[in-house]
Amino acid sequence: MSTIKQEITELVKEAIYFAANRGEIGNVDVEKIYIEIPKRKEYGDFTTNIAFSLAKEQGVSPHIVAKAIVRSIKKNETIEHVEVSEHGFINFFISKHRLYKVLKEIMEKDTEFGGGDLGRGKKVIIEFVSANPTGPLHVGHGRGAAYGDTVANILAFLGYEVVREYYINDVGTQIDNLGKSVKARYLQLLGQDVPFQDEWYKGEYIIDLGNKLVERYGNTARDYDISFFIDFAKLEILEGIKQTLAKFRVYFTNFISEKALYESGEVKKVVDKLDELCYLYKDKEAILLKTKEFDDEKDRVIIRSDGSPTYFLGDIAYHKNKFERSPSFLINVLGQDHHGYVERLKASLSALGYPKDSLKILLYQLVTLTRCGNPVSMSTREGEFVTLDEVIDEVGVDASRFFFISKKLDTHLDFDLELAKKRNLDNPVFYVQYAHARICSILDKAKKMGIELGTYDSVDLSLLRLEEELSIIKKLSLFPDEIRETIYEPSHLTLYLIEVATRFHNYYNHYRVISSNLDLTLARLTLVNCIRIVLRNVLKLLGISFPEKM
RNA sequence: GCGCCUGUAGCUCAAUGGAUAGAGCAACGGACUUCUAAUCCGUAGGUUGUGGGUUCAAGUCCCUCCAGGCGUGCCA
Repeated sequence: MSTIKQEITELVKEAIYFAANRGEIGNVDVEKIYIEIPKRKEYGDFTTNIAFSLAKEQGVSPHIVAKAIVRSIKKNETIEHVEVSEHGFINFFISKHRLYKVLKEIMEKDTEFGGGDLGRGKKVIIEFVSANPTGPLHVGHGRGAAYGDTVANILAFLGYEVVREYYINDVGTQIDNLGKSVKARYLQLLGQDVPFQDEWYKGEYIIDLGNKLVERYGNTARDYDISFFIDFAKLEILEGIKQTLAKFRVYFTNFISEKALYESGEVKKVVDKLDELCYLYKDKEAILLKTKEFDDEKDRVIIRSDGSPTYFLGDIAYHKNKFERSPSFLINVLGQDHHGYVERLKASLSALGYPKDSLKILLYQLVTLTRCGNPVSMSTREGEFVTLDEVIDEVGVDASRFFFISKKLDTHLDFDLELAKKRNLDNPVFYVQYAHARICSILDKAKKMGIELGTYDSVDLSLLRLEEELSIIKKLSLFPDEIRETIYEPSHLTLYLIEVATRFHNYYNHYRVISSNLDLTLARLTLVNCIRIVLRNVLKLLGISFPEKM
């Protein structure tokens, strides 16, 4: 079932086609049609500026073109009225009858309303968070987690087969430093005087790990190899990360270990393959990949002069691994601080023969944490940071997730701990949840009074004639369009939620749903129930709870 | 130096190149004998960082400059 917006788009396309056939306007590319919601209600429910672009191409006035198009529009039950503005906009007014059908669709589809089969038969592997297991997650990771999880939810809702993946960088310099840091702390706790190097991890959690080792092994581990400490620390930290993610309602299908890619020989295979393709060369004992041939600004080292591989090499192998699982496309959610890395990664995949555009990289701008406007530091290595865990405990999962998602990806996000705890429209999650709870309360009261929600056919929806009621239905009807248009920018969904909630709260304060007029009560109960369904469906996608009582 | 992102009301943010740039917060004034006042209604608040350009139309696209963030490793 198509949405009203889709119907109108089709009608306009047809009309242009007919008008062109009759020679009233020239031939045009009908794919360019864009239907939008006008800012002012006197301009109708939907509008299009298509006449302007056509007029330009054909040297006629927009008004004349618009008139010609309108003459060719097939009248049907959806459209109450079409008019051409003096400038040349074509404005559509939707019939009440069609709006009532929206309510029917919402009731029938319920939890599925807004979803669809856009992605049927398509598989997507989405990688997000992928924080190094060298310390707990911090606030910045929270944005990637909330965003990646939401996008994954949306894609799944639209019918894609979604694989959620976390890539663990568990080899290399940083992880070695982690092992050394933990060993040093452990030995210090045993009373040894061990120097602590500057590039090591200084966080409190390293000492905690040292303490755990003392508890578990006493002093028997003091001569163990560094790899023992690496494995121990890695597992402990990773376990902590998984717990934080679970608390944040973020789950992964797979955790892929970089180390495992080495052990399975996949990394070596990639090197051989690249060598075979003649994209490798030696420079001062180091081995470089000719990424420059694929639009990178220079070639990149994949194996250092000392024979150790770079992180980049593991990543190439990992992406090859992903492609070999035959996805329709890949998504990587990365912090903006990794953007310098995008070109070389894409270049390496081109070298392997994978199409460049089958990897979609979504960069989010960095997060700064503040309290009452004062910055809070966030360096993992220096150990001065607030963990995501602490933030969740302080402000709650719902408020945190909403906050992370509510800003556009490419804007810097200032996460203010005090602001996130406020319970007003500065922090709209409660506002939206409150609307949901209020509706549940109404439905509950009706039920206790013995009034059951009727089916579509048994309720006289034509009693919903108020401007406010019709405006709400129009807004609800846009949800399926909204979600398809903003898959990768879910901040729009938070705005949508607020708009729906605002309309509801306003309505609630001016009119009573349950009254002595049973028919009207049934009609209004149907309306608020549909609002509830839409609010719930969106909140679910955002990983936010929808309480029945507050 | 070069590259990416951002700059809109006092604050946080909206506005696929469209019609008179919108919300909330804060401020001020109102609304609970009613289905939840975590709500609602009203008032006030703007040279869209700067200067040019593109066009029927620019907050939006292009260029200059200013300010902030990030990147530019044989770090990850």
